[in-house]
Amino acid sequence: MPSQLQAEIKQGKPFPSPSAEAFLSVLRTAAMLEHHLSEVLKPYGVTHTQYNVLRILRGAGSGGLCGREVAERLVSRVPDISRLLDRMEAMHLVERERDPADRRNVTARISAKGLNVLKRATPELKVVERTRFAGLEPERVKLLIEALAQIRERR
Amino acid sequence: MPSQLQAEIKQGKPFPSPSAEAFLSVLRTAAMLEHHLSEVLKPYGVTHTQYNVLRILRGAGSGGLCGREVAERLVSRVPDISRLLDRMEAMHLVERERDPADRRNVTARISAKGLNVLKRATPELKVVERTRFAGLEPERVKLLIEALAQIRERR
DNA sequence: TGACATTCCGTGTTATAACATCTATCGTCC
DNA sequence: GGACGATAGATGTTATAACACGGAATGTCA
Repeated sequence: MPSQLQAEIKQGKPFPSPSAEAFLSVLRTAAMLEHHLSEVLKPYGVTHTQYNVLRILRGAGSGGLCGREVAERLVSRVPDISRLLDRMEAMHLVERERDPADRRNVTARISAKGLNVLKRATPELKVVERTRFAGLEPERVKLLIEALAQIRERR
Repeated sequence: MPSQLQAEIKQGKPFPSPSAEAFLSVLRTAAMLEHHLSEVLKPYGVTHTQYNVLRILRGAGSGGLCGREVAERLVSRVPDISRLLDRMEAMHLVERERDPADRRNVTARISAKGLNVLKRATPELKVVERTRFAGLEPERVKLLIEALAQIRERR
């Protein structure tokens, strides 16, 4: 029986190895989740990267974080954090201020508008999470998390 | 004990639910794998999307595929298949020809140069796959594939 | 056969990603 | 305190993604 993924991408031949299939499975699943996420966030006018930044800055509290620190905490590496924050500042989602103590740093903080976006979007995103993982037993979710962590460790 | 992912993205608070952690785990793992893939492909002058197209077209054989069919088979949805193939044609990785039977379709086929890229890059990519999944027992890989398939089914 | 919807591509436009390079600021060491 | 390297951002540039729209070819049905 051909695998589900094989059918999804209309691939004629079976995968040469379980690793090859697992590799593509991770990529395809992430692409679907990101797309789903983007759809949900669209009405709020933010991309999933921007949403991620908002969550990071909310977590940082009133102290805020400098650009480098935000970049470190992002799910996927973004080399161009300056302009990402530029855009978010132009949208009034964040506020920035040059750190008086170390003038190389620019501290970013989430704005009231940014907090509002998070507040409105979060319940809907929780539904997405719950829906996606509803079919999996808790033990399977735990195994999934562990397996993915192992994959990230290797290089 | 804080989870590994929590430490990776320097998140202060623990995840509110296993689903939330699993969700981000998939996204982060895929981002790392894609980045790794891009690094390996860079010397060959192709992006991972282009590499994906080459594999699809090789799988299609001499009959080739029209743009829509290529798009359907891609791991992640690409709305702009025309220009993706434009670029690959300009790089002489693929050849295109309007289908005489149905002149709406443009059939794309992999070129000798495209085949050559695949031939040279594939062994290195197999090493990446094997390395990443080497720490996982076969049974765990199987469970991972199944879990991801279940996540993709739900919406 | 002629209106009409549908399919598949191409194109215009904007936003973002990716990469390299440049500038300002700071720490260190003599 | 001045040279030096290191760090954080900013900026220029190119390539690509994302979205919307338009046009050609085809199928359908009266």
